[in-house]
Amino acid sequence: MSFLESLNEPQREAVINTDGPLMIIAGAGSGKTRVLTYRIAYLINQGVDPFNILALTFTNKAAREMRERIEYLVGGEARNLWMGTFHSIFARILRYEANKIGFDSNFTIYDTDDSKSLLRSIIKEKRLDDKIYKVNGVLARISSAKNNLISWQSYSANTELVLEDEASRRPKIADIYKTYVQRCFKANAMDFDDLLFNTNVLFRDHLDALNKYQHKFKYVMIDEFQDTNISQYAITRKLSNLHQNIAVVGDDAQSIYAFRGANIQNILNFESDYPDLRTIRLEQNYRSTQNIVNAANSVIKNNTKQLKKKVWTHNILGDKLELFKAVSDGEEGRLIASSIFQEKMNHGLPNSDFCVLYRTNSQSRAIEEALRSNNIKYKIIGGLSFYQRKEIKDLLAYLRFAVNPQDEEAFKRIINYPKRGIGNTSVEKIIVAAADHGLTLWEVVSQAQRFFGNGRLTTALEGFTVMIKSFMLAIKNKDAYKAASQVAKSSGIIKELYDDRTVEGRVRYENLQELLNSIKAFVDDPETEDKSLESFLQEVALYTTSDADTDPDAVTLMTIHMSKGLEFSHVYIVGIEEDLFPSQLMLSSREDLEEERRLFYVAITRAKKKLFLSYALQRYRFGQLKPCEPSRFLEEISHDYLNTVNTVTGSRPSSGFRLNKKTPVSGLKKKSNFAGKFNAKKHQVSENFTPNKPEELEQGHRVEHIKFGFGTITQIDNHGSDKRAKVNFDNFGEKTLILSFAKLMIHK
DNA sequence: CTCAGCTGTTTTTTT
DNA sequence: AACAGCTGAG
Repeated sequence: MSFLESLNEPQREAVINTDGPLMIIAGAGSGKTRVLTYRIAYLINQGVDPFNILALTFTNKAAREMRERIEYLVGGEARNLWMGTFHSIFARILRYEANKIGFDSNFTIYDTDDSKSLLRSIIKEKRLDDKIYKVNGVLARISSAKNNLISWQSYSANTELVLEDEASRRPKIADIYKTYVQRCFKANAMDFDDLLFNTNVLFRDHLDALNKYQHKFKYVMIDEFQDTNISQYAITRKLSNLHQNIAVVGDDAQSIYAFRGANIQNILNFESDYPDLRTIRLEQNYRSTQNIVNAANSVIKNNTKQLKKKVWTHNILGDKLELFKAVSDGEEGRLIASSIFQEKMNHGLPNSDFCVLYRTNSQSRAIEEALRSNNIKYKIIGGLSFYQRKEIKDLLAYLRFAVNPQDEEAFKRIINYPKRGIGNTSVEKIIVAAADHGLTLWEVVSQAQRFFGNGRLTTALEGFTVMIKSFMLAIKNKDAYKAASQVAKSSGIIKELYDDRTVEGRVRYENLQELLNSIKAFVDDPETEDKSLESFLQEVALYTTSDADTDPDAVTLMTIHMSKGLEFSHVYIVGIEEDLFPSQLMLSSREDLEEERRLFYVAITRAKKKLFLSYALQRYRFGQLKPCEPSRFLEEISHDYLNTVNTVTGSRPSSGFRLNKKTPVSGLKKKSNFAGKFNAKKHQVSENFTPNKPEELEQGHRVEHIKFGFGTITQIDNHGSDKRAKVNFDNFGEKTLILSFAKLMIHK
């Protein structure tokens, strides 16, 4: 096979040793993906049926890319591979086998929002204090239990866990866990963790099913093995038990998902689970310059828990790393923007060679602003995904509900959207009735008269029922696109958004159209076998990041977590400050600190040619400008590889501020609630101006504000129930005003 | 029932 | 700063 010739010795070993357990320790930049793809291609060339190969990755993107590369090597056969994320592959298996564990095959997958919303209801129903039982905390607790294969039964029987909960004054968590599981079951729904947990249940209780898949998957491969959790590991261990052909690829130094249950012990202990394990180390780095590789090594060597490995490179020495010190986050952005500009000019590089990495998504803002004012194109990877937008989730909820009318979370979302006179009180009634009679919400709603007699509520519910039934019919008889279009139209969502003439309304409307387009694309795609709406929903439930609009010539902005597996010629790591990176939330234990360091290691090793680091002396955090200390990690980089660049000081960032009762505005009455009562004369505003409702204001309007005088609206945004206008005042510069508090007069 | 206004919380990271 | 849930007036 000619493609093997391009590999070095250990790489080639990793490819052709197909039988028996194998662990490939792949250092950063050592060609890990290449080895994995070649290995699969090699297997296929050896006559192994792609149907018998299972390859698990962590992201949809990784799976897609790998599939493309394999297809390039072996052709269309690659399509039949079982390759995907843990979640998508096991969701697929669970669909087939759902009945065995008491679910319907059209079960819904709850995303994190759904899980939280359900927990919120449960906490409320149990009359627990939501200040103590914080949804995030409870969910984290349940999630970690599931990831460690602890059922609610064993949770409540586990003294250690129960004592922990009592210590944190949350003794009812076990109880909530139980109710949560039961409610999901009743809703015919699984959350992300359930997809793994229930697969374990399936294989534990149904040996016939296990047997079937054990025989099917003659070769099992796991990418990013250092990021697997106990639950994932247990599944793959079982699956590969018959043939023992399991190959895991990973790098303990890049394990950065402990917060999500990843267990670095999986990779550290793999040897003891498979006594006749063969281990291959890929240590030659093909990606980065010596300076970058050395700097990365000098950082990671401070960790105590790691496998023995020495990453080295034959590449050139390269430039030293550069460290920028900025006065503020705003200046940090400007420094980076001008550095990118310079590098581009000096070396004639495209935007796509550059990448800015940060610890938290919120840091992107300052960078964005600077890049925008320097006219540098950029794109943000991650953040709020397309599928998390409200308008998208609303339509999907309708579709979900019509497919699985037991879906409680979808029900709550759509029952009164668009408004049809079924408010919170009515919803409560429905929930109570369902609980009292042991019925699902849908069963209650579709027999409204029986439960609520004749009245306004029953009429409204009957209308709702008729509509949903027509959707069910449409879904059964039409393809996904036609069904979804009908739902969007008849449900009134389209009209609702279309009638919203604000800028955001337009965007939402377009997003909805885009969703419909993507359903159409799904239907039209010849590779889609099952064109039903069910099948589309299944795909979509596990989409997270929208890698739809990938501008090929833009600077990439993303969190370090998102960057794993990627590489860029020039990388900027920003915000390397104590409490931010390492994050203050991680500093409670030593292991957490080590994970932060691995994160830093991951960030450094993304760079091929040049690496820039930066920290700010003060930064807006938590709404306030706070002083910052440079991160302890910076000292771990030997000065042999690092240059400190002193920079000029810039101006402080400006911020908007909130006008409310606490910040009285001259000329206004104390009471802030004056919406609709505002009187221009009374407030001595010149007669040329008339007060306007916030929604009548538009970007570009010339306005007057009592305190700041004249200005021009540069931007209008919605923030929760607040509407805010950025106004450039002639005398005061740019201010952000909350329109419900600070009425602006529009010039007529 | 509905909405604007108000209050309190939050920031890690993602399938 | 940004967001989301809650409350009370209409």
